[in-house]
Amino acid sequence: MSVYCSSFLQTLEARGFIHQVTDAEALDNALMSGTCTAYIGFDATADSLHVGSLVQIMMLHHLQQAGHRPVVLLGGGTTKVGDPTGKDEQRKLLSDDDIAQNIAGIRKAFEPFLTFGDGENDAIMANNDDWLSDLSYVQFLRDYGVHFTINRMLTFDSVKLRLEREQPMTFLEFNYMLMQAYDFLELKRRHQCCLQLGGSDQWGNIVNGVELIRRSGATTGDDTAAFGLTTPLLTTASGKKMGKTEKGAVWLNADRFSPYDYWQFWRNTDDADVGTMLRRFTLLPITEIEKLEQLEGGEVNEAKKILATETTALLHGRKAAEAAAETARQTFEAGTAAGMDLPTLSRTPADFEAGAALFPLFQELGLIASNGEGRRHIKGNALKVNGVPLSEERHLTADDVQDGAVKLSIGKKKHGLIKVSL
RNA sequence: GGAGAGGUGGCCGAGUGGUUAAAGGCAGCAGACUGUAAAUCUGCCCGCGUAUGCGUACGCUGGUUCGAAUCCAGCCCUCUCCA
Repeated sequence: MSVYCSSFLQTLEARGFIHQVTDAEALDNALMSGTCTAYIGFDATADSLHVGSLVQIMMLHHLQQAGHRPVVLLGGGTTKVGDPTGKDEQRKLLSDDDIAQNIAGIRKAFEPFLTFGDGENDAIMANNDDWLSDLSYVQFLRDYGVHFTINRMLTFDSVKLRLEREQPMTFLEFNYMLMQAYDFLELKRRHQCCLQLGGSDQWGNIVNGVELIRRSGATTGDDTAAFGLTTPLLTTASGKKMGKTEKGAVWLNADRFSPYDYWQFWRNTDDADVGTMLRRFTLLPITEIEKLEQLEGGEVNEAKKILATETTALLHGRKAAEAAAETARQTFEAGTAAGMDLPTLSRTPADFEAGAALFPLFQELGLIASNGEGRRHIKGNALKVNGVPLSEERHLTADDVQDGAVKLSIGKKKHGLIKVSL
């Protein structure tokens, strides 16, 4: 089914990563003829990446597996400018300290997926602050500004949408695309990087880089081979943007989003998305994925469990993934409360003698935010003690302790444990 | 600098003196149904709260009024056209 010869593009194609390519044939040839270097840029707007970035990370992983060299470009410099793509308002400007801290957090997310080092196809981490911050304004404009026309810049969606909606766009943001284009050129010079990957919303920015390399090379005589490839926007079958849950974003760092929650996130994938997700976010062989996709009715749940365990294992390790799977099995299927990965509090039997107030415990477990919210949930029949819905606010007593623990739940999916021991 | 339009809750968007914590939609949370799915129906959805209770809120600051998101003044910001 694939028309590609290189194993990298074949893999991407088979797993649904390809949306647009600038010059597929030439890129395919380049990938066939030796080790290529490719990069993806990541914003430093938060101290952890979330699943939205996982497509890109997986792509770098496949790149390295195919024998090429991935470059992770952290946007220390560009984050100071702020990518206007898809934004109606200017982003808050972050301080240098914030950005440095964010970068430190983001780095961690790549370690499970890529091998870093000095070898031929070892991954590299770069920070565009290294070259952007020292640019001289006039020199930059003379060298690179001449390759951009306002006429063309105004046609890019990131700019056009803002103007159409009559929202302000500052000159600072307007320059973002020059920065990103320049990044590509700089990586080309430093690391012979010839391919930029990204989400479909980055198409405009990527094409700008390809063109800058071409135009700049035409005057300097440098090699001008440069390609761009984008992935389809990650949406669920119902068209929603993926990566948000009731708790907000699904973060990759364990300290912001536990392996158990991460497992649950994947476990709750829509039926219709299971195949797509397996292809993109696990390394299972395609033939096996095709088998899993065939499952119907309630059996899809088996595929979802595999999806959850595989994705969690990639990020947090096999052990954590299996622990999460086991916790889920016990809480959901066996109905017991022994799972290790649930949020847990420790109490002594003495705490229950006089009766322990319930809402503070729910709060401490992170299940509710206030007493008022707790009462509203009682009206909605959502709060449970050991799986039994509460009909009214009451205190916990020693009678509630079963097998040394009390299980508190809100809804069917969110649970917490109070362990009772001396 | 001039003329006009505008700034409402996470977002979109009504509201032009009291019955407005502010219609409606989206997003979110919970319940029912199920398969820890989707769709559908129901409830919740500024914070606290048992509450017909308190606090905070319609760009900012003052004013008019018994009472202001709504009227007035000044300021800030955005958009469009003109210079």
